[in-house]
Amino acid sequence: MQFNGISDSVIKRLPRYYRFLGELKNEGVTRISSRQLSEKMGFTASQIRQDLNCFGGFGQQGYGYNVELLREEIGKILGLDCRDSIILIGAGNLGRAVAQHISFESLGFSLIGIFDRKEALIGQVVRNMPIRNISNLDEFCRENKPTAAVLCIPKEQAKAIADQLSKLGIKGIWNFSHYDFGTEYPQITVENMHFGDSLMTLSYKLNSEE
Amino acid sequence: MQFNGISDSVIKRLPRYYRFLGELKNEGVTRISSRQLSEKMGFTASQIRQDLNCFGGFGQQGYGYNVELLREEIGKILGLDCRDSIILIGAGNLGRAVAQHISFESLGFSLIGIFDRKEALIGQVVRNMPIRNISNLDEFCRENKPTAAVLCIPKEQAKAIADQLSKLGIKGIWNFSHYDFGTEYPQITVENMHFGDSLMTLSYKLNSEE
DNA sequence: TCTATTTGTCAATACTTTTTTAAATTTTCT
DNA sequence: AGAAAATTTAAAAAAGTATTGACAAATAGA
Repeated sequence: MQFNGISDSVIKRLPRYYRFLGELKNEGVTRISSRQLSEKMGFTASQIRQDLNCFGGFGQQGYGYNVELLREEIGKILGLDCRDSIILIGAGNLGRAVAQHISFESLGFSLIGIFDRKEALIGQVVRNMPIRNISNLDEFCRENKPTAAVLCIPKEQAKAIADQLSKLGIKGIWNFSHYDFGTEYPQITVENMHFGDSLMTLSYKLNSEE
Repeated sequence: MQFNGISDSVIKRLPRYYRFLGELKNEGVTRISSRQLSEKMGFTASQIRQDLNCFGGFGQQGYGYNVELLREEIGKILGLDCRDSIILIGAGNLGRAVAQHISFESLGFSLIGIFDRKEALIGQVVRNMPIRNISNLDEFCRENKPTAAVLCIPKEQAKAIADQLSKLGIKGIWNFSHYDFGTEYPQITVENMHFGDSLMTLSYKLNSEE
């Protein structure tokens, strides 16, 4: 699969580079060669150089890469310097944990609204924000034009909400629901967080060893 | 990457097959051909047949696949009929949400213990279980021999806990921490749930379109 | 029995990663 | 300062994987 001429495999590795470079920076490392990085990360040096060169030449011959500079560049590539506004739908256990746990601001987003349909939750404050009634979603979106939405709702409700979000011009969905998006919304980018799939994968590997 | 002769990409698709077949079963569908399934799932029919044939011939020529039977077979392949015992470490927002939200029992596991080091949390009941003091981890594990552990702790603590778990014979880690496991524990299978990486990927795709 | 369907399987194609080169540039050593 | 060592960029080739296509053989259903 490709996105914008860059293969999906490369894109999936970028956040990892970003994290490692962050750690190196914290450790006070200022420069690193692709070989040193490869030893740390378990990729080949060649792959690292090739990955980075998809986006430009950030290194210097004979020197290597400047840790801080490279980190910033990858941050820019990932769009972390933007602040796409995002809303969260579904303020159950998982939704609230996501709201409180994720540092949206350092990941390129700004969380601007939380919605649920349960009366008991509406008005509760999470992350300095009141949980809003889902019935106000249309109005809120027309006013605030969020770019993306986090979906923490049961799969039965996902289709209806996704239809609504699509009409409201949402561009991206971070999908924690068990709903499987097909190609129904070609203008929406969906990034799945399927807990179940991940745990099943672990189950497979634990039970099929040797 | 391969595991047991089966490529990682195939393994990652199995849970998705399992989910789709579950839905079909609920809808009362009893048989399905690879082509019909391919239209539903957005894979090619050829890929579906090839994936399944890694594990055996579950279909019948001229008929297709029996939905319920195939689902059961994939369940067995994924080890969902086992009940590997698992413990959860870190009962903060995220840890508690995972404990409450995940249906471990239908995913091949049985959650048998929750641990934290914060005094304020110890003793609180989550999912009919008291949160235990992390200082009792060794004793608990020697008695109950859990197969796997969910890690919901800050990355600063991850290394120490992983060392401890490794010595206690843990075989699998479901890693929600930001810690990056390398090859330090060859006998432990790590399955990562890196929220940040996923959200950065979404950010990239939203900001690099057209 | 005959035809349409559909799997299982192998071959072909596409994609990804690694290796190899060569040239350019910087750092380090003498 | 000059030579030797490191290290990147860039491009191409090779090796390794994954996906798709094609078709014989099997089966269902009329």
